[in-house]
Amino acid sequence: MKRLTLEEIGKLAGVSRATVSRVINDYPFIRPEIRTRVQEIIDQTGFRPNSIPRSLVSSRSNIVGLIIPSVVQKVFTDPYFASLIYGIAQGCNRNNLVLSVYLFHSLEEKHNVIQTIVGTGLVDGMIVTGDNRDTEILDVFLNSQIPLVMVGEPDHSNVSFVDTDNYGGAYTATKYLIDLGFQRIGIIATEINKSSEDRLRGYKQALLDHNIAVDEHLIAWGNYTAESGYLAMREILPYRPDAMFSSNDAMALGCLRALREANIRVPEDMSLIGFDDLPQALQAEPPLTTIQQTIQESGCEAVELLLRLLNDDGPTPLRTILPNTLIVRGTTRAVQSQSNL
Amino acid sequence: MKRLTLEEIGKLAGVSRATVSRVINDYPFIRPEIRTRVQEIIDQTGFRPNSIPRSLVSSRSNIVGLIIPSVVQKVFTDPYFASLIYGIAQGCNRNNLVLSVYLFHSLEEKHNVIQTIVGTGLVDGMIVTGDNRDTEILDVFLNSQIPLVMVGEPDHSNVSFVDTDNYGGAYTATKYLIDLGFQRIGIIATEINKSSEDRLRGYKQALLDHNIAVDEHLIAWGNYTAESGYLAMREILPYRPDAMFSSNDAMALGCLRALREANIRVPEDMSLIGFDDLPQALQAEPPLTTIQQTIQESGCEAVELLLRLLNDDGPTPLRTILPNTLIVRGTTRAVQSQSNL
DNA sequence: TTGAAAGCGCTAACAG
DNA sequence: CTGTTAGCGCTTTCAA
Repeated sequence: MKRLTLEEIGKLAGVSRATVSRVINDYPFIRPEIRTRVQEIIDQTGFRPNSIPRSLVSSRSNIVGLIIPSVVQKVFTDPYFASLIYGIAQGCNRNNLVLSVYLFHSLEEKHNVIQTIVGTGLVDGMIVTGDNRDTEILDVFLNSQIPLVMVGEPDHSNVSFVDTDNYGGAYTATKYLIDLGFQRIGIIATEINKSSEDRLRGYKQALLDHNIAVDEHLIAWGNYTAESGYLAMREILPYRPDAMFSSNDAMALGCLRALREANIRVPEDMSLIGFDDLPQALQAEPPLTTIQQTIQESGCEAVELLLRLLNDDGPTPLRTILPNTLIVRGTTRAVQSQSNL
Repeated sequence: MKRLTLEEIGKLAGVSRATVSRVINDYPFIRPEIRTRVQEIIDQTGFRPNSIPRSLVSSRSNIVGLIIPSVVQKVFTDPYFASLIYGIAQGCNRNNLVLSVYLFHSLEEKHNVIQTIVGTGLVDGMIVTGDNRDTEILDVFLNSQIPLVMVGEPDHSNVSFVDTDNYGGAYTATKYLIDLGFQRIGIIATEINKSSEDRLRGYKQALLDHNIAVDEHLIAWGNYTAESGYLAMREILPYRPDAMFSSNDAMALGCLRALREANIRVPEDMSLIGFDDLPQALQAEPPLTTIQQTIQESGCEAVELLLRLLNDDGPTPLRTILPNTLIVRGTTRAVQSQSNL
């Protein structure tokens, strides 16, 4: 049973293919009985118009592309991306869009795939996430006609993006630790992108606002992986922090491991707060206190922004900053008087 | 700068659009100087033919769809899918295919999306993974013209699929435990699909082949999540196994947690083998001995099978069983004579 | 309110 | 070897 066409449906209903097209596209001025008749045939046959010629004539494929340019290791390990894809898929489904995902295994492949994307014009728009400092990707798309939305604020202004309130979240986390009574609060920071800088800024500002000097020894650098968090924690340990804020959960999990190895109990000997609220945060031992980022919602929102870009209403670029909230679990507790030795 | 067309390239090169098309598609009988001239214009302008009309005329979109029908929880937590997508993307890139990913957030959405996929005929073929017993998906695609490849053997015969050697892997793992000197070897099994049944079969056969009776008390059931592994391990503990084979790594991680809570040391008091070799297996405490499945390769191979289906050479259905290997890490060790009390 | 016809950008016969 | 022409299945004028 081969695929039907408008023409054939028209024949079955005794109308022209134009009329069938109108019925499908909810064109208002059709005689009701004709509409009914055509609709019946459509329902009986389960007809759906082929999307390719539709795209050809409308120059809209209804396909949105998603690029995750992170290195292999990250995509494999970081469930952040799983949540994100999930949210983006949701946004697509709601808006009858198809999601095409582009992943690379080498720089050369990245280059080729990007060129193909812009060259063949299959997608209506792109969502890019991961390393927001990938200049090649940004350059190529900004110089193309393809609308772009980033997940995570890029350095480049003039780009539409959605991000969580990085500064605010970090500030909240740090302030919470301060309120718990801690004074030597360390941070596992990253320099990957603007978002991570904002988290560092939030941390510093919270300290400053509470008259705690920023101690560079209590700042260690990671790259968002659990492994890097582990290493960073070990670096910082000699400087005897009494609490830690990790710029993401994956690294916080690494911290937890480093602390376990060093026989430092959490939360008895050290409090720890993460950022993201991955599923793993809940499963950690003990469950991780963290800043809950609505990753899935970010994904949805990215699609919505893209859609607005495509229908170009309003000024561009578009920005959405989503709020986040502190989720208190098992890795934090107030300073105990007897532990002040 | 709007998108160029064949016609315009032709004008620039002083030839017809048909000739340009021929140059692009490597048609052999073109005068070399013409080919060169056209190619120069193409290179200068960076022209790439639009993929939509190409698809229209060739009735090949070069888009392959991927469905991951697992419940929310799984996709979020299980990096198996991340590895798999990564492999599938690799297969697509190699073959100049675009990967479109379909995820669902409700049964209704699943239904709608599936109908849209088959109805609009955008994709050339589908790869389906996750719960291989989803009859709706299988039914719909088997009754459509859309070629289908499953990742993981389905119950339904007559479907092409790629899978790891589940039986063999389980057999190897169990035999290894036996060779280590264990006699009361338990298993965390699942009933999700054929693959999991094969793993159970491999386990049983290894026992039988070494004259160890299968003890139903040492079989507990999970659903591939870490949480279910945790619960299953707790169920089995009273029956005092001395070693465990977990049907996947995620559940093995759950086992590890249950054992830690029960103050059972691994590997001193209990040996444990997983299945998959996820990145987390390496990071576990202690690093997990496991059956290494080349998940990424499975993804690649699924694409290759689909391609063969599309070019319909050879008989159908197509099957690929990929080998796997035991990776010995920190959760297994030989029975110590003094621990035999 | 509907049908006929043009055309989206490309490929593939078919002439020449 | 290359250009002309006819479509792929759909939407959208334009007439009627």
